[in-house]
Amino acid sequence: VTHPTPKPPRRRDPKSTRERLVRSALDLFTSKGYHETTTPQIAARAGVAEGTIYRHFASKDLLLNELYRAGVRRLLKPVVESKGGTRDRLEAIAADWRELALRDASLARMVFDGRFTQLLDERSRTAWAELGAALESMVASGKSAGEVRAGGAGAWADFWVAVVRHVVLKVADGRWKPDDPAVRLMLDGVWRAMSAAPDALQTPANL
Amino acid sequence: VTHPTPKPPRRRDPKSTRERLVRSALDLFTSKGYHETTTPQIAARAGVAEGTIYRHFASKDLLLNELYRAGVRRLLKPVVESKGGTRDRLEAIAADWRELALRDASLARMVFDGRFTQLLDERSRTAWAELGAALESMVASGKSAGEVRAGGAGAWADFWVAVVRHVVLKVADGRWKPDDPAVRLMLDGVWRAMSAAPDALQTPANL
Amino acid sequence: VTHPTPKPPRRRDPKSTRERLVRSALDLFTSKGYHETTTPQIAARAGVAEGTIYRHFASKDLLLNELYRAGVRRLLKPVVESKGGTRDRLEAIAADWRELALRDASLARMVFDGRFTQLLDERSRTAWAELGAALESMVASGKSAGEVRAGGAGAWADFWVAVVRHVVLKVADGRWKPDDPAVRLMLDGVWRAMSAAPDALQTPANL
Amino acid sequence: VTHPTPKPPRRRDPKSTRERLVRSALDLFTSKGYHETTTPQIAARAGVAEGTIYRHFASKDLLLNELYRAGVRRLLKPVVESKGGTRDRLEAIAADWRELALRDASLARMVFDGRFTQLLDERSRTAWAELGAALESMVASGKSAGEVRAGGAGAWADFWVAVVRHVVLKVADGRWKPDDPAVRLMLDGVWRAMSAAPDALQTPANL
DNA sequence: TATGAATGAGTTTTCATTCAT
DNA sequence: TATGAATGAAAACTCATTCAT
Repeated sequence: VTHPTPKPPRRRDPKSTRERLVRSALDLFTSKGYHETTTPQIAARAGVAEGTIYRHFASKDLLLNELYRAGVRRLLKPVVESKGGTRDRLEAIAADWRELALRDASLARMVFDGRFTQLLDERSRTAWAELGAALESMVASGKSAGEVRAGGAGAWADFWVAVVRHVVLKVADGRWKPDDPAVRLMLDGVWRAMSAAPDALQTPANL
Repeated sequence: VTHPTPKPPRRRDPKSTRERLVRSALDLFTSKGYHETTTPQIAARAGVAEGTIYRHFASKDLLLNELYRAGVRRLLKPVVESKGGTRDRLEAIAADWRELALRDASLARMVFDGRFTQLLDERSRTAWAELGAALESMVASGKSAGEVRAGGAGAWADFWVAVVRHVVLKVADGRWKPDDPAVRLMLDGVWRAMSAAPDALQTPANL
Repeated sequence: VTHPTPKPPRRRDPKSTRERLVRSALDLFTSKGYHETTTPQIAARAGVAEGTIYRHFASKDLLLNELYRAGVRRLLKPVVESKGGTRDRLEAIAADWRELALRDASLARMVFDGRFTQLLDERSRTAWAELGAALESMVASGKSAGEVRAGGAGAWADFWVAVVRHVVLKVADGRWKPDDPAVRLMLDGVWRAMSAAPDALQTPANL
Repeated sequence: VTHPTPKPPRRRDPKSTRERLVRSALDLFTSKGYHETTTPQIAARAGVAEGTIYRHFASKDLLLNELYRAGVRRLLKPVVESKGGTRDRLEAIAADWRELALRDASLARMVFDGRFTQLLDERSRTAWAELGAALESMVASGKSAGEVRAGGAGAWADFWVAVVRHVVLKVADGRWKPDDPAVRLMLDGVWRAMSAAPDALQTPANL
């Protein structure tokens, strides 16, 4: 265990160092993949030394999980904040998520890509489950209000997420604009499928 | 330098060796992940020596790609063979895929999991694109026949795949039976969304 | 995780590879210390590649423990095999250990140096404890036979080991010959201390 | 580049800081080992920042050596101060060391453990050699006075130290009380071995 | 065709030390 | 004197791939 005289540290705002690492890792993980990204690459892109990663994150694995949970927390925001009828709320959430996918494609991919699922720890899985539960309870109250068709609220929530996930990833990849006709087609399609109204064609209130 | 007597090769049907390697790798890749699976593990589960893998596949990477393309080929079968109206064909394909997910969960996951996308080579990506194109052209002819609602045929095909993918993965994970109410809910939901008919509730002919 | 084409393996008798690693690690650990010895050094001295270590030992730590236990097993031999009165047996053991220290200084140091104690796992500690127990039971029977003075058999065994340890390390370091007068002085000294006989000066039967 | 306001140094008696570092390092080195102890751990236990260590000690290595030499100096005290016949002096020294082992187990271990030998610099080795020389000259004068049996004075000193080392480490580990029967057994044993008197059973004057 | 010991570049992680504040 | 974020060389360990048998 030899320790040569180390180069003196470049001083920097410590908050910024962490943020740079987060951004660097998020971009690399979501573009190249977790295993394809090495810690030297993360450090280089953040403009810090490799060892600096470990002053902020206990391991590469925990770094991934922190990124993931931050993503889930971000997705939860519009779910909690949205108000009104079920369709309005779902539209608001989808709009928020699409905008997120546009502004921060990496964050959107981190949560929706499914490539990371297996690498997640217990806390991260719980965080994702809580997001799912929030959506399910929203759909459940929509059912009570007679807005959503019969069937398990969980299944309808799943259904909605499966489609919106597809939309978000397309937007994050830059292959669809947030207002692409295909986006509208899909969101209207999901609602038509879920809606209790025989004719669900009318535009939602907040569009 | 002394040379230990090398173990003689265990005699086996050579075709069977390859198949065992395929099965072993498929199961391991889809359960643990590509990077989490080592070549010694693949060999051990197949009951062969490590070096034997390289008699049958040029590299671990190419092994993955062969598995993937075999999966895509398998998925293409019911698309090519199905006959009748668009809804009937979609139902037949979904039924076939669900059954596949039940019988060979690994194969279903290999194609749908999305975890492997990044590791695929050109040929594999093309194979997947061809499956998408076949589905799209099917939906396109459905549109010409007035069965499918206005909108891009590609978008409707995407929509359908996004939902069926969800169903197939649930079945492959054993969390849903192929005839689970949630499965019916989702498949009916997709059709209700796509169908040109104002009331798309009638049961498809082949159910 | 990139894997460049590896150099082809040099074929060697596998038994010899392990033995070379054992010898290399034993010599390095006991001369430089465990932490001061790196895995590249062990491999280089054994004339193999670094990764080869890990085909034979799960970790550097386990390698150390295997060396240690092999040493303890070696020490136990004369304890089990020696016959006769207590003094004769102790002399035979000390003679065997001194000869071992001369022929295989590294092995002797591995067990007696005390530098490794803290790095040992449960099994290794048990192995050492068993050696101690064997010596203690030998002294205990010497006490029953009236050969050894009153006092705890464990304490007398400890006493004997403390002194013989010193002798063995001196011999292993090449600072004392096995028949150095200082060696005789110490061994006679221990016996004089332990012996129940008022005058314990007589030479033991087997010298 | 922004600079966060640096925490002002906690005001403390500067002497106390050094002492706290010494105590912290001594305890950690002797309980966990040198390599197993990190500089952040030493600093944390001393209640100071990592960098502060280097205001007081040039390196971790030099810190160890200072601790060691302080220990040797402490051991030398009773050797220098003891008066009377050889046996009385040896008893006094052993008593002092046992008491030290009880009050400051870490210091006792630092000198006797043997785990640190290899990490010592020239000055430290010299310091230890001087302690040995002092003991040897004491035994030599005992020989001249006819109190100690024939044989090299160095060898008898070695013999005595080998046994007392064992006792001191047992006491430091809390496994033996300073007045444990085993302690008495060993110390009487050493003297019986070394003593020129045919019957060395009489209690020493100072007990 | 089958074997499996050997390879070594590459990976993650550690930690004594520095210096702007 | 004290701080503590940053450094980066070096450590242990991994594993896809080769080839003499």
